[in-house]
Amino acid sequence: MGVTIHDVARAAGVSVASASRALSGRRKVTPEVAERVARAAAELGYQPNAVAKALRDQTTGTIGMVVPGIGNPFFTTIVEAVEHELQNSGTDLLLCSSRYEPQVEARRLETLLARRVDGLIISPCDIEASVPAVLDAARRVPLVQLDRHIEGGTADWVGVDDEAGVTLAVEHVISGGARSVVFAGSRLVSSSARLRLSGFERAAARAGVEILPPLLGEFTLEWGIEAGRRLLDSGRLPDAVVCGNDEIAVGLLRSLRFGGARVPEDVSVVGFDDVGHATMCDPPLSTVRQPVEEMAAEAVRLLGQVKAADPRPAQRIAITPRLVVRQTSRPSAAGVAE
Amino acid sequence: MGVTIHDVARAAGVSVASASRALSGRRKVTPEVAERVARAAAELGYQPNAVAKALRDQTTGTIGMVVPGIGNPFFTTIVEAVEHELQNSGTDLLLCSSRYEPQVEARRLETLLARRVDGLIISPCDIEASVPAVLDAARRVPLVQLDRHIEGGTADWVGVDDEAGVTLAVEHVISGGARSVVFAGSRLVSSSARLRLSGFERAAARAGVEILPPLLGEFTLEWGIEAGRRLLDSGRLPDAVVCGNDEIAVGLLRSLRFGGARVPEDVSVVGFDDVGHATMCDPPLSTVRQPVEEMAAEAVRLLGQVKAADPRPAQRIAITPRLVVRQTSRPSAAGVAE
DNA sequence: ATGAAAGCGCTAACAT
DNA sequence: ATGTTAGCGCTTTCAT
Repeated sequence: MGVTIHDVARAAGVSVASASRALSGRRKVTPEVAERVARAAAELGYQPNAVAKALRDQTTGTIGMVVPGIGNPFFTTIVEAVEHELQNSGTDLLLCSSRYEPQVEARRLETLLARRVDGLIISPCDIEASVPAVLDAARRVPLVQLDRHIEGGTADWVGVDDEAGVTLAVEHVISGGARSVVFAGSRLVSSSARLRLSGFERAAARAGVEILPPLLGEFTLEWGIEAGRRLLDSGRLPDAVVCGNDEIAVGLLRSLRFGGARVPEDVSVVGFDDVGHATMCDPPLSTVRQPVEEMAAEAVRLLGQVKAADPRPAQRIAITPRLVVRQTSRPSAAGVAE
Repeated sequence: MGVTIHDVARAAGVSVASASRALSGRRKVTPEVAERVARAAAELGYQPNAVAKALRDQTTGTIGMVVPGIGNPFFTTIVEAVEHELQNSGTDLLLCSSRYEPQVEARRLETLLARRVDGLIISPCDIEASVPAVLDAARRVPLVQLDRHIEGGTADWVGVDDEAGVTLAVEHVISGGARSVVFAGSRLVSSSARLRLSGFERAAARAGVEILPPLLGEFTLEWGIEAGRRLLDSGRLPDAVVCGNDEIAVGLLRSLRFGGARVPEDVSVVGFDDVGHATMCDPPLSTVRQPVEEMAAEAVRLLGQVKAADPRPAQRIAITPRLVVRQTSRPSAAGVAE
C-alpha cells in the first residue's frame, strides 16, 4: 500500500511532472521516458489515488443515485440500466437506498454531496417530505429525478407518463367488456401513486363505467395478496382491476385465483412496469411497459446537459409507455387484434 | 458551491485551525468561538469536503461491496443487511454489481481500490475466474468474502454451511418418505453451487436413496421453470427435489403444478435462502434459511478485525443454517413434530 | 520535452 | 485556547 507517483518518478529517474504526463498520456513525453515510467509503475504496482486526483481536479468522476428501495424489481432494473448507461463514460455510480424514508434519503443525499459527486439521479421516496432535500441538492449539483418526482419547486425529471399509461390500461379492459373497475395501488405518498390513481379515475369516469373505491397500500406483492382478499371478501368482484405496479398485480392474481375467481374470465387484471416476474407469472401478466433503458439513457443525457448550462428552465421528459397485452385481461370485445 | 473552511474561518474572524476544531468538536474552543463558527458555517451553507478530508486522513470512511447481481433477492437482502449494519458507524457503502462477469468484477474492484475504500466485502461471482482479482484486492485492503468464496488462496470468509444446509433438506424429505431425489441447481461456477450439489449427493448417498442426474442451470426463476418442465418431460418424477435456491424452487413449483403434479403429495420441493417470495408463493415453500442479518453483522465485525492485525490466519466462519418446513414438503413419516 | 512549484480543502503537529 | 504551517497525492501552469 502507498506507492505514489513520487515513487514511480524516482524509480524512473524523472520528475513527478513527467511521470504524471507519461501516465496520463495527455501530454508529450519522449518514448524513452514513457517506457521507463510505465515499467517503474508496473514494477512498483502503482495505482493512482483517485481521492487525490479528485481533490486536485475538483471532480470525482462519480454520480450518486438514490432510490427508495432495491427490493423492488423496478428499481433494481432501472439501477442496472443507469449503471449500464454509465459504463463507458468512466463514471462510477454510488448507489444508495432511502428505504422509503425521507430522513434516510436526506442523510444519503448529504453524504453524497459531501463526497462531491458530479451529479445526482434520484427517485424521491415522498412527493412532499422529499422536497427540501431534493431542492437543496439540486442547488449544489446537477440533479435529475428519475421515475418519481417531487411536487413544487423546479428540478429536472424524466419518467413515464403515468396518466397516459393507466389510461391505456383502463381503455383496454373496457374494450374487453368491463363495466365495473377498481384500482389497487399504493398510498399516495409518491408521484407515481398519485398520478396512476388520478389517471385511472379520469379514464374510468370518461368511459362512464362503475368505479369501486380504490385499494391503497404498498407497492408490494404482500399488499397485492391482501388487496385480492379484500376484493373477495367484499362479496362483489369488479370486471377488472388495474394495479399500481406488477408486484401488486401478481399478488392480487394469486389470491384471486386462490379464492376461486377465474382470470381473465371473471375478472381482468392489468399491472404496471413490466419488469421482474410479469412475463413469468401464471398466467402471464398484461401490463403497461416502462421503457427503462430509454429512461435511463435520457436521465444520463440530461444530467450531462444540466452540467453545461446552469440556470435554464427545468425539463420534464415524460415518455409515453405502451400496453403489453398478455393473458390476464380479456381481449377486446371489438375484436381488434393487438 | 465551493465554500471552504477558510471562508468560514474568515467570516467568524478566527483561524482555519479554530474553525476546524470548532466544527469537529474534537478539541477545546471557547464557547464564544464555537458559537461564531457555527453561525458562520450555517450562514454560508458550509459543507465539509469529504474528498479533502479523505486525502488528509488517509481514510475515506467507505467500504466497497461487490455482489454478482442485484436482481437476485438473496443479494439485495444481504446488501440491505450490510448497509443496515454499517448505518451507525459513519461508514458509507459503495455498492457494485459484477453482473456475474469476472471481468466486470475485476474492473469494479480496481476502481473501488483506486477510490481508496477502507475495506471490501465481496461475493465472488466465479469460484475460479475471480481468484486473481480477489487475492490482489485482499493484499491491498481488508477484505472479507460473504456468501460465495473463491477456491485456493487465503481470504477471510463468512457464510452459511452449504453442505450442512442441504443435508438438512435431504434428510427432511427422506424422513417424509422420499425414496428417489434430484437436485436442481446452478452450473458449478460458484462455491455455493458446488457445495450445495456435493452436500446433496453425499447426504443422499449416505441415506441410500436413488439419485437422479442433477439439473444444473442458473440461480433464476426461469431456470426453475425450465427444470420443472424437464422433470415432467422425463416421464418420471422423483419423490423429492432439492433446489439450489428459492428462485429455482418457486419456478419449479410452478411448472410442476402446471403440469399436473401435486406438491407435496406427488413430489416434495425444498428451496434454499428463505428470502423474497418464499413465504408468499403457493403453497408456501419449505426451505433452508440463511441467517442474513447474522452473516452481515459477522462480515462487518470481521472486516474491522482484519484492519487491526494484518498478517494473521484467514478466518472462515460457516454459520449453520436451519430448515424451515412449510407446505411444499411432506411431513416426517416418523411423525416427529417440526 | 522536462522540471520546480503551487495549490485543491482539510487536520494535526508545533508554536505561541 | 488559538494561530501558523506542513503535507496528504495529484495535475498543471510557468519557467527553462
